[in-house]
Amino acid sequence: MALDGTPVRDRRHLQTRTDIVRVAWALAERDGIAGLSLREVAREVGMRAPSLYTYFASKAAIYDAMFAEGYHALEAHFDLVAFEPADPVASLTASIEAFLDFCTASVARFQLLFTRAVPGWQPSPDAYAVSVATYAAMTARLARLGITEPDDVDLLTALTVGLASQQLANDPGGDRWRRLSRPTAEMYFAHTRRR
Amino acid sequence: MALDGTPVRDRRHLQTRTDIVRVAWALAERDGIAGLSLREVAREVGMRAPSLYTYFASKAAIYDAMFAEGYHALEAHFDLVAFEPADPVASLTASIEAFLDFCTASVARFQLLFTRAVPGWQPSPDAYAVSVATYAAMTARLARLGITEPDDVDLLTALTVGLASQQLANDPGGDRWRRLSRPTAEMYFAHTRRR
DNA sequence: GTCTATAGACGGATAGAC
DNA sequence: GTCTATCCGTCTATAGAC
Repeated sequence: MALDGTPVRDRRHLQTRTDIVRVAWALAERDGIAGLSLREVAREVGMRAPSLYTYFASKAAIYDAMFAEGYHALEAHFDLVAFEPADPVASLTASIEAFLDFCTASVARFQLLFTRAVPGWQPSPDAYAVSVATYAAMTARLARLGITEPDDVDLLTALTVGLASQQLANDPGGDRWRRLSRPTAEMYFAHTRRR
Repeated sequence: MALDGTPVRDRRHLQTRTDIVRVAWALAERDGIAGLSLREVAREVGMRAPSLYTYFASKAAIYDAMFAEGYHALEAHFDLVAFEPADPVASLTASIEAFLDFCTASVARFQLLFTRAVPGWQPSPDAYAVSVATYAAMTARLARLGITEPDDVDLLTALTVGLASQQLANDPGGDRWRRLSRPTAEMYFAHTRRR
């Protein structure tokens, strides 16, 4: 037993799972999220394809692990954003910029988390629950800015996903849409205060 | 020769090309745009896979034809929108709704035209030119509403693509984001008149 | 213009030896 | 836990007969 009470065997098992997911992200980035190949993942990890099934029950289970990890990373990314209810437009601008940075950092992750780019796959209930929790954390933050209308929240998710989608599809590596973060925040905030 | 001066042979050739593209859309809708299989296209058309190469030089050429057709369809779809410069918010609302209807009518088409869902493929220069022409027609319409700032146009494309993306990914078949068309148009139009 | 045959890959997943 | 061997497919594309 290790100091934290975790048997060495289990820690190694978890470490290998982590390695597999890390390699999967790298290959998905290169070949597209839908083009992920278990044979290649195994080769990069240093094993043969059948051995992956010791760690994951199926390819879908690997996608589930990536999906959950992606949403955990998004929540952690948002936690770093300077958030001051006293200056909602600045807070929104920073949040939008943070979201765009998160998306442009990995096209594959954007596709997996926010689009239906993998034919035949959808997150398992457990993986989906992670995305719901992240969404809840986000709405809690927005509530601190006085944004509580569900329609307003939906509009903001559309705005941010749209900026990210256009940035990735039409100006990868550039900032043609990213630099619209502040005007977008101003437009959106004014809208939420319309009544 | 037919009445229009087109040799019968060429007309049949063009008709077969059209049939192939039509079948390709149907299969892409079922299997995802990236999951398109030439074998299945050929089977549905009533021929063997190698015979497709009489009509298209490659799979990429089929994607090009679909891409160009998709943008032509989008332009035709916009031409039907009631557009009255005297009522810009109504015109914008109708345009956004028309765009969302166009996107929800075919997930595969949305993916091909507005995302990078096909690993390794990008439109040929000829196909891309069609999308540029459609974009030009759209900006000309917006100019009639007094919307001329490039940044404002980029913001509108992000808004509409974002609404469509969220609608397709999180509420397929519903109207959770589509019904935000009017508030979105109001928000956006107010923004363009901010100075 | 269509076919068969085939090249030359690739895919996810399982059985069973060690 | 890892392997080899294999199942049973999949794919785009080409060669050459008819």
